[in-house]
Amino acid sequence: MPKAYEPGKVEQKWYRFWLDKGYFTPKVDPKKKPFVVIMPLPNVTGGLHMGHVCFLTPEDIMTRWHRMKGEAALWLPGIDHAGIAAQVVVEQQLAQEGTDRHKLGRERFQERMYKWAEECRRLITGQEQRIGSSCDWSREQFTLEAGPSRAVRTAFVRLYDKGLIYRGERIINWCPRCATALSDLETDHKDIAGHLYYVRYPLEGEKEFITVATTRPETILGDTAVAVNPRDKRFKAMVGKKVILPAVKRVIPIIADEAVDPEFGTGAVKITPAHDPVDFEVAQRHDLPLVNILEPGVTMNQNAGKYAGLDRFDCRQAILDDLEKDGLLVKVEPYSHSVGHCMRCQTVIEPIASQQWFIKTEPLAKPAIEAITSGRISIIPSRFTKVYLNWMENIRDWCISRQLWWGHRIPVWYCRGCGEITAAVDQPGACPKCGSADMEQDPDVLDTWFSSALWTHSTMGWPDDTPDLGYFYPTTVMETGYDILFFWVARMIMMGLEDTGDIPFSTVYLHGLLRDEKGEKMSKVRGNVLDPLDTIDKYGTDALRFALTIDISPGNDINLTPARLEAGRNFANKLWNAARFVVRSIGQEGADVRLQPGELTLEDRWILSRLSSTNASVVKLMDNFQFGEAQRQLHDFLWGEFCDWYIEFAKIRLSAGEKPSPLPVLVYVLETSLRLLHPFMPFVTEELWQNLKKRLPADWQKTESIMIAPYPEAGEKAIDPEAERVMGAVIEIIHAIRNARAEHKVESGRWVEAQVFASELTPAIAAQAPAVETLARARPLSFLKSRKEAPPSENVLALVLKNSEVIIPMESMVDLGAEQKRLQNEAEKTRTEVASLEARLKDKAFLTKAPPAVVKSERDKLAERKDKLERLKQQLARFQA
RNA sequence: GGGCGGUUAGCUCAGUGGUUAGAGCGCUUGCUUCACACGCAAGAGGUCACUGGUUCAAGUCCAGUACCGCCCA
Repeated sequence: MPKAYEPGKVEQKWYRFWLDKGYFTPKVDPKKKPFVVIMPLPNVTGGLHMGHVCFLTPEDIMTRWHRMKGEAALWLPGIDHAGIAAQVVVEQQLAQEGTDRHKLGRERFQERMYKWAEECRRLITGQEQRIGSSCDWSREQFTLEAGPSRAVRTAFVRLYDKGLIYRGERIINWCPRCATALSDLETDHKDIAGHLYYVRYPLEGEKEFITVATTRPETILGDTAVAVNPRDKRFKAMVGKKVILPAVKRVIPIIADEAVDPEFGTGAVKITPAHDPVDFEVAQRHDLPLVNILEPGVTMNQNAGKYAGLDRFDCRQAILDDLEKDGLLVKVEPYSHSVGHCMRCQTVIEPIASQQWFIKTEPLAKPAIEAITSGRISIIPSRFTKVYLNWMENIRDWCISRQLWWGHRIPVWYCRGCGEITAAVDQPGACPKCGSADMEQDPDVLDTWFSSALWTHSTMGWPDDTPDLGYFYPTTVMETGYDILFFWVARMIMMGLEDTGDIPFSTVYLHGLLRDEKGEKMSKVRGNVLDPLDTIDKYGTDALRFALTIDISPGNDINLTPARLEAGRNFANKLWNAARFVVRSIGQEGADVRLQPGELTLEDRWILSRLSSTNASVVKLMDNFQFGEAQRQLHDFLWGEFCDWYIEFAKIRLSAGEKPSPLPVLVYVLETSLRLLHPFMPFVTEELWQNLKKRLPADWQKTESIMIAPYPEAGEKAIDPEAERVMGAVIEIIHAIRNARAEHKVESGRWVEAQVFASELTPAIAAQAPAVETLARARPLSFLKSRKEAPPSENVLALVLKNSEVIIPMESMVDLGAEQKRLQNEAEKTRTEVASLEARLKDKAFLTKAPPAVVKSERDKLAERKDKLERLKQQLARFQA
């Protein structure tokens, strides 16, 4: 075995091995409990970034853990066509080539998209494999493939037939660059420092004006009314009159509507129903006409009169110039307001009244709310429950049509003969109404999230009643980032319930978002993404997974720094070397490494007890999705207890050739630990486990891989409080002697003499003399039968410990003043503790209300502290002489 | 405007009512100790943001305040 762990040399080998053995593919087996995670779909917009590793890691941990527990563990991977996001990427490529999709035409553009998607898919799959993802590639799906596509059409038609999908003219968010409608969720609102323009509208046939305030003066061209609040006394007389719209001289009414905020601007507002959602609703109530003034590319259309053909922002300036000239611009104030931007390309969106397809969400939201409030689905961390419910309870209809060329074509056909609209899963041969074959499919595609919403069941074969659907649905855990709680999780719950009548998963686990060193969210737009493969090349996959797991808690953001990655790499290497030590100790022949329960020394019983506690705790933590804490405990056990103490003790026994040999325990603890750790760090554990296995007796050889070995179960039997107590005292003695040596600058090679008194523990501790001697470099080491045996000499160091005392004759090395001060400080500290414990134990409330075990432990503690204080006083008394 | 989160060692963060609040990194000191310098040993470093409350017991639960961040409108 090499001196250091070299992840690059083993990772791909083991991944290939697992894959070839088919471990990732579970079988439908009614005797087994299924465990199912559906992977959040990476987009075909390029390769993976570190954000993806944030979900791959916990999902792999869960899947590997459940697989080792003997469950039929399915982790189902998928790839998303990512409609608008992917189309933007390819359009940028085309632009660089000096062409665009229109020049290419729809068909050739789609070919190009498919080619690009295929490239991304290969890239992404390769990356997921490098991360060690144990997902079932045989079930991998792409959203545009036949199965999921049919599910999309089926779901659409079912909703259409139930009247839950409708086509209508509504205000939608229009991205001029993408030339498509967007849903509300795809619009980012940003506060923009703009202006509030106060514009006079002359009253028809009068010399008076009414002044309105607007942030978008170009929309004057689309005004069809001026509105005031009905309770606003200032405008009472004006309601019902007419005004002449500046710039286009159209005559429009002044109306009264509750939606108007009297505090805003002058209290009178312009109503532009085709370009503002609130105005649209006002217009509906008052039966006002819609005047659309924009072309899809957001230049002004013929309704803009002389401004037709101008860009929206040029038009704004032109109108302002004209208003100024006509004396109608009263004043301009700086004004900060919220402006919608396209989430994908950051272009300022325009609200436009447009004919689009919508899902009526309220009937779907109802059961989705019930699924959460009833507890059938739980969200971790639970605080997101409120966020979910708040969104669901205020849900608005979902605009699902997109004017894109990349995605699921809307399964609706229009008859050119009679105008009949037909929604169908398969292309209809003829119009069901008039029989005409002259039918045209809707040119638009569906929002990508529509197909994602079906992902939990469309991947399993729905709408067919397949064995997979019957066995693996509902899935177990939906693990994803909290940023797509609405986009994806909420909609999956709605559509899962709608399509299958059952919840899509029982637990939602939300991880935090990755931040860079400045605390900013990592995103391609910001350009601060880390390439996971670069990181893996540098530190190893297990190190990366470690860094993204340890000290992470659900829902809280993650700060990934090189220091964390180094810690992961170092831990993998530490483990490597511990195993290297064990393997080397076994030797080539292969010693008998079977555990002999009858032949255990104190430290054996101690480490087995510690292993058992750690095991129990780790399992409990995993059950509660506390992966970070579970990994931390494994790390601390392996490094701080197994390596720092057990291996050090074992070295002494091995070099002395003592019986019983520590080898069986070394092997047992290491092997069990590797299995405990495997879900977190799959590669190094497999490599070490295989290495260890070769040197073990025949009955170990049946299991081919740690991946399919059983996850360790903690046994109560191994818990040994007595061994932990004695070892605790031994470790404390070693610590104390080492500390004294360092404080007093004893050369590291030099042996010091020491005497130990530990009252009733003395015999047990004395049995550990060789270890104490070696590890503390204390020789000769003697054990006193009573405290009185301690030499009265002043020239000794007396270390007063929890259950014991250590006396070190230090001859000329001791600074007596400093030693006295040290003892005084310690006595003071102990006195404070005694006082607080005594107070607590005098408190009747504590004695009656605290659990007996707590009271007992406080009593024990007090006795121990009092004893220690007494002993410190005795030591201090020596200085009085 | 409504909601949520954070505030713990120099930095980044764990800590799911019960010992003397932890880790990694950084810092100080000493080590080529035959698994590991990606290491070993010893140490320094804390008013758990602030105020009040609940409790036998609060970093942890409740209320409020301040600052930082996020989501929704």
